Amino acid sequence: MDIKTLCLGILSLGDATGYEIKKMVAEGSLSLFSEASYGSIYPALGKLMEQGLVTCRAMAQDKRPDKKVYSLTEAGRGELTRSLRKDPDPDKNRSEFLAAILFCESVAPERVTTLIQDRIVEHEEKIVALEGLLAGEMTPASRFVVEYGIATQKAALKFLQSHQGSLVGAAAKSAANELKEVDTPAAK
Amino acid sequence: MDIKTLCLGILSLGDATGYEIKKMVAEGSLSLFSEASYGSIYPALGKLMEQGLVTCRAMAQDKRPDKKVYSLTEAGRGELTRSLRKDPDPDKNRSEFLAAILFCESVAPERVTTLIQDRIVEHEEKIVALEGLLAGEMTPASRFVVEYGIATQKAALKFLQSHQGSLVGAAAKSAANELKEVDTPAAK
DNA sequence: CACTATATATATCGCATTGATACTATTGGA
DNA sequence: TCCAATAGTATCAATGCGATATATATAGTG
Repeated sequence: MDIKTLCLGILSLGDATGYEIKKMVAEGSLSLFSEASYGSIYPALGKLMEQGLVTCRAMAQDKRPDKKVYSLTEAGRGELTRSLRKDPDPDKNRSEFLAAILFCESVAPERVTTLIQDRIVEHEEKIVALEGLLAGEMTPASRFVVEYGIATQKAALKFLQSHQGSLVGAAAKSAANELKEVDTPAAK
Repeated sequence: MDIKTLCLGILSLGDATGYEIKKMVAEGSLSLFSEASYGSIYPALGKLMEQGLVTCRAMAQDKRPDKKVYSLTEAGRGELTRSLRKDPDPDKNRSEFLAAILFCESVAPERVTTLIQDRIVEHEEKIVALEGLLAGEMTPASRFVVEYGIATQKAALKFLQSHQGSLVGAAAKSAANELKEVDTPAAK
């Protein structure tokens, strides 16, 4: 899904400024599955204006620069519906944490331990934050997405808690083997 | 993590060609947390050569274009270790499925049903594929990553199985409300 | 048998997107 | 008092994606 379609979707939930769109993808339920920078949002809104898929009204503000509030047009709603009719592409997940784990032969064994422990804390904090979201007012769809996020976060947390020992043990063993090889190079 | 660092990491697991690197990020355990196109891999390998972080030997092949097998240098290993010393950035997840769910007011209610049911099948297939990976030979780190993937996939699957009804019910209700409003516009 | 798809392999190009930064102004906390 | 955070719009270099080109071999299918 390109940023233009993402903006159409967000505006289908209510009018918003570029700044607010950025906030929504950085926090809230949208952050669970999307991301966008100012460098893509503002040009996207510009193009959507040209295509007549959104309208914009400038709101003068006291001691602040003008706000540009964007709204979805009927044509925009139609375009969004058309986009969502296509089968969704598979998810794309990027994780520097998992990369560090997979490449752990190139890091110190004790580093792996802290890596996993830090990650456990992050998961715990993320779960608390998501559960906090549930306390506020939400649409059924938004609740569904947040609860989905909580479910996967909890699964990851549980996995790390129950498997952290196994990997650290293996890493230590691997390090021991390497030392052995250095000690007796002929053994290889 | 940029593509250059990703290439260093992959080469730390063993020598590879650009084509093989692409295959690894498209399938296998690496596909769980990374992605890269030819348009980024080949330029990355070129830059790493210039920086002396990898070496390359051309292997002539029978009736095939030459293979360029890349290897990590000691400087490359050092650079990788240095990169992994930094705290990993938080995960980035993109999901057109979750987007479609959140924007479901713009799609037909029965579409939501098929969307979720298709997704359930995808999760089931993904789990089988990952469990198939576990049958082969694996490093402890690779096993850890794949089992992590299985755990989160199963959690997502379970969530969808137990919550699919709730959202469809809400969508139908929402559609009913809209119809009511159309029938009696003054009611709003 | 012809035809199409898939696999092996390198490489480039246009376009979308990121991440950083610039600019301005208010509010709140150390 | 000074710094950080919040509220806004906006641009730009560098990065990376997706599609495509080029070659050849093999395997499956009507």
